[in-house]
Amino acid sequence: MFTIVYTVHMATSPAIRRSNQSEELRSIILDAAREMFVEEGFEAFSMRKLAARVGYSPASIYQHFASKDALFQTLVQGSFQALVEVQAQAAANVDAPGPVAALKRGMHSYVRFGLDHPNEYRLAFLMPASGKRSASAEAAFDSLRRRVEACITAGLFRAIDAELAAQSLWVAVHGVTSLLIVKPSFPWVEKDRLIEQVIHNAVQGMVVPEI
Amino acid sequence: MFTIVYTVHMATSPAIRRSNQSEELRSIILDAAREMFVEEGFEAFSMRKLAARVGYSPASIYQHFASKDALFQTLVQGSFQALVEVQAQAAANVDAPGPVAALKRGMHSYVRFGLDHPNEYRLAFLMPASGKRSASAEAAFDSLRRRVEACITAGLFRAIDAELAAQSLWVAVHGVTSLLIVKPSFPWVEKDRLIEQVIHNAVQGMVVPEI
Amino acid sequence: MFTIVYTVHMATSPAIRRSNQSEELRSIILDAAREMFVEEGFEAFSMRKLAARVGYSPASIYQHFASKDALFQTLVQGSFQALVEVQAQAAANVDAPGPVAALKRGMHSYVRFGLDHPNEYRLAFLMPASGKRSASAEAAFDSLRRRVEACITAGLFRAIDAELAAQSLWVAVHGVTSLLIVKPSFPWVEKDRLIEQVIHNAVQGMVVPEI
Amino acid sequence: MFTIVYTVHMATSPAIRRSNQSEELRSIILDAAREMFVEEGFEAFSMRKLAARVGYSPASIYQHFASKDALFQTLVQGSFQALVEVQAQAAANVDAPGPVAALKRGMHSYVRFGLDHPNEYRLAFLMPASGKRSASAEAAFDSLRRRVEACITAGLFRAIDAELAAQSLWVAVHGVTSLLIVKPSFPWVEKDRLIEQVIHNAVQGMVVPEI
DNA sequence: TATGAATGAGTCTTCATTCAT
DNA sequence: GATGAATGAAGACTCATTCAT
Repeated sequence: MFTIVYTVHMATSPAIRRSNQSEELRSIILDAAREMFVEEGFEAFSMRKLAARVGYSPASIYQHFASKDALFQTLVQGSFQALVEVQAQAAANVDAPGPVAALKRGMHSYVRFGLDHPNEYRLAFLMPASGKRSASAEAAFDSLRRRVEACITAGLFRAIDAELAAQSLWVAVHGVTSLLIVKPSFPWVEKDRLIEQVIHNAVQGMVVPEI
Repeated sequence: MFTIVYTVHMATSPAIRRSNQSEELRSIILDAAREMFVEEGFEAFSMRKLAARVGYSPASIYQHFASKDALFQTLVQGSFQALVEVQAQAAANVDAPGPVAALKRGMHSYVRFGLDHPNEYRLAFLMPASGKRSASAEAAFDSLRRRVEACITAGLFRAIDAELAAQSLWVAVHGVTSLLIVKPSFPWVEKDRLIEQVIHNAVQGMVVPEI
Repeated sequence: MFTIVYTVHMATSPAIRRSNQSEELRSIILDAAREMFVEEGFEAFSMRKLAARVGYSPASIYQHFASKDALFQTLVQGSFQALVEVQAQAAANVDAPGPVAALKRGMHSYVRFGLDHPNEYRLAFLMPASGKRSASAEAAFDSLRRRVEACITAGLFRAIDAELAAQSLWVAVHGVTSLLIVKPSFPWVEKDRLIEQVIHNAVQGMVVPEI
Repeated sequence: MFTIVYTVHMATSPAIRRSNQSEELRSIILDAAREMFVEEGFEAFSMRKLAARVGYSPASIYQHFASKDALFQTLVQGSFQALVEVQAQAAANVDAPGPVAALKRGMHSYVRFGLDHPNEYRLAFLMPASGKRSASAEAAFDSLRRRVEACITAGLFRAIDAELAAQSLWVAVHGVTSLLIVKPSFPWVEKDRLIEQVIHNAVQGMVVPEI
């Protein structure tokens, strides 16, 4: 068992703040925007409502974000970042018996993150805006790739193309996560069993057959 | 090798048409709407633009579809229907060496459909409106389940829960399909290899280990 | 005690019908329109909904009524006509002890008609369209005037201007009727007492003081 | 003789205005809206036309009134308020020989207000939206009731139910006012005579008969 | 006689955004 | 740094009406 700590404000620059106040409003805006998505969904979002929610004027938002799109991008980056963090934490957790188990645990944490933060996951992986290439998006995938490489190095995975392997695993976890999010009313079997099965299948396809 | 014939207007009533002039406009509207999604995405869609595109007044659209939502639903239903058709055709194709091969072929046709009609797939499986339960949505999944059952019956799959197996396969094909659609600019490995790998892994996880 | 019979289709020409069918639809339309007002009020009325209600196409309405306004006028005329009828019936009722009692009874029937058919009364006396002069509107007032004249002739009313007297009575009954209709949620005293009082006051103001 | 001063913007909060620029537009909008009703009637009113009239964009209207309905309510309240004011002023005028004369004068001022501001009166007493109970609506009636009570206290009116008496007077003045407004083209006798007669009758019905 | 098809004009309303203060 | 005021553009949708058939 392990706990995922999801820290929200990754996106704010790590540099020393000159003006705390200004950065603070920026944070408040981002928080509120994220909450609006989480609570009311994408369609209900608007700059006006956001402004009303944070108690500032619409014009004030524009002093911190050039446009709705820019705010949006920041939000998406934040979601990727959060996903990266989650996976990093899962990796740091060292009580796993080996690289394959570590990989699986990372995959589980990925799915759990998505199910726990469906609107963030939507933001990051299901919406048009998420289509643009971004460093963070690929960072979210990198951790997976590194673990796959570890498995190959350890001789536990077949020495196929590491990239192919990693992508096929990513695609699998994304499959469960997104479908469970988008079709909540489908008569799914017990979710944990489904997730376990999917991850198991995806990983098992890569392991060196024991002779 | 087989060809996928994607017939668009399944949804129109089978009754004899008195005036196909009217049905024609209906078709034109649906086609145009579909194209608008394809070309400009969901956000850019509006009844007004749609009307302009088909060269009719906005009011004319409303003679064929009671509301934006209704038009939308018709479109989504059509997409599911199309997917069901595609799978039915893949099944009808009988030159497969056995149930597992048939299953795999069905899965390939699913992915291909999605990649060939990305916006229809989006409509059906990635958008909020697609979250509602619908007969057609589940029909699209049924063909997959039936094939899985065939494999179990034939003793080729482990006798685990057929529903679990089918869902885990669905989730896998959805994973590739959707991620390839949503992240077209990601540096994917060669797509066919990835697809093949994902399907292979998912299916292999179910087969009875050969002794 | 007496019963008010409110006959609806006064407006259709009394001439022999050449085509029953055509006149029939005209009647159906008028009935439906009247009902729409009665049930849903003025704001909710539209030619389209009317057409839907009678089961014909909107265009069909226009073969019987040149425009919404024309239909409207016909409706208003009908309401006046109905009011005239009601008063005629009250007059025909001969068990009254004299012209003043007959007058009062007519006034009561006027108020009752309004309260029983609030939307018709609205149509006739409260809406902009009702402002235009019309023979029927004045006919509705004529019966009142004739009774007042009867009272003067009988020496029961002061020999003031009959027109002034009649108008002041009309204005009184209209006052109760319309205010009760328009302000249904006002904390009125018991309605019958109020009506009785108003009519009593208005009439009493005209009678020759007994010495 | 006395003059009725009709002050329009009673409804604006008595708090000190920081920027009267904003309040000014609000006033301009209300004035224009009132005029639109006056000149073109209720049916012709629209937020768009209103915006065009005041020379601002439709969106600007919405910065001052949340909706058409809200604007409407404000207008109606204003009309009631104005009526209350008018009656208060008539009361303040002290050259009347007694409570009955004061009452009559109040009634005259009521009628005059209606005839001088027909569309405001319409707004307040003839339109569907005016049907809702409202404090102001009842305040407009209260002054009448107080005067009636004064007459009863002074032993000049029969000691009947004061509420009934007041309502029957209200109903009478409303009757003249509204019918003169709604049927301007009816061949009325000289208006002042009619008004005088109606008020006289209504009041006379209440007075203690002199022995 | 009845209507299917079509529309121009209009409805209320919300939006992202700007800019002078 | 914050905002009140303002807006152009667009949103979905409804309406009364016409006209060829």
